[in-house]
Amino acid sequence: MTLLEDYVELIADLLKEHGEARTTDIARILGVTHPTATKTIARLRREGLAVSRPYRGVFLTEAGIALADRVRRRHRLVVELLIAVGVPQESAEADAEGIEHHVSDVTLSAFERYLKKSAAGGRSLGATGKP
Amino acid sequence: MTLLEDYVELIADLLKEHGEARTTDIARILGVTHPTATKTIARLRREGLAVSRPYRGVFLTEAGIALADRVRRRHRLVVELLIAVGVPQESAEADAEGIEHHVSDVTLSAFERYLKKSAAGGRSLGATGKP
DNA sequence: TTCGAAATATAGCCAAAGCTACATTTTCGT
DNA sequence: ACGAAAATGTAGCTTTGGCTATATTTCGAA
Repeated sequence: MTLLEDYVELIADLLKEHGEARTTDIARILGVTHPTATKTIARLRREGLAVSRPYRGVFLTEAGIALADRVRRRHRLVVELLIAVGVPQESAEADAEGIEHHVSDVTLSAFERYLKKSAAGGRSLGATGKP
Repeated sequence: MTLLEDYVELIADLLKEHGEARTTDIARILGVTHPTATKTIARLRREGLAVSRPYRGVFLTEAGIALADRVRRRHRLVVELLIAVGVPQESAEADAEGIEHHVSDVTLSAFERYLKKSAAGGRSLGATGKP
């Protein structure tokens, strides 16, 4: 189940890296068929997060860009937190995709504090690089 | 969006505490209307996780009980992990409800290891009781 | 330049999870 | 014992997120 947030995040990435976000690429990367992507993009438009013209790719509105930024930051923090407590990178990346949508602001702040402390001097816990 | 796993977990709780699991209670606790609960219970039956007779409550099959155990354990670990990294208990409980369904076995094992280490001697990180 | 392949769109289907409205069965109080 | 209230069930609608099949548009290569 792929959520609007994932689409927005991916579209932002594609726009930054390639200057355009094409329906087919979005579908392929998210692992859905292109009609599914098309339908969701229509919903993004309806909700004021993106604009698109037929056969001309997708672009984000201000609201879409703002959402993408928030989502990306949250995603990054979740992955880092998971790695910091010892989750293998691969699992961290994979699980974060599902987890991130359920992390509240309060929890996110806690993650941030933890990572800061952890970076500062917490050497006895989590992933140390040594088994 | 309430998943099968949540129903199974709740039904197990109700059965343990009250000896019965009634549709109305399930609906009320999960915050959905009773037709929604009824429909999901039908799905539990279809998938071999529960049995029920009209007007006579719901019971879990062996498979249902096994699932409930796994879900409960995972839920507990997720809450404990969140608290261990400094998430306030209330947020931990609330967010765990959504997060737990996306935690893989690998990640869960990592949580377990972290909590063990943390309990053993990791005193410098996470919730210490002191701000 | 034009034609075929690739990209995109559209139509229509499905299941899940939610709802309201209505029907039926139990249960409980008098 | 009976009738009303509570519990449960059923019907049918909605949205979301999938799908396949089919139509259309764009684009690149001959």
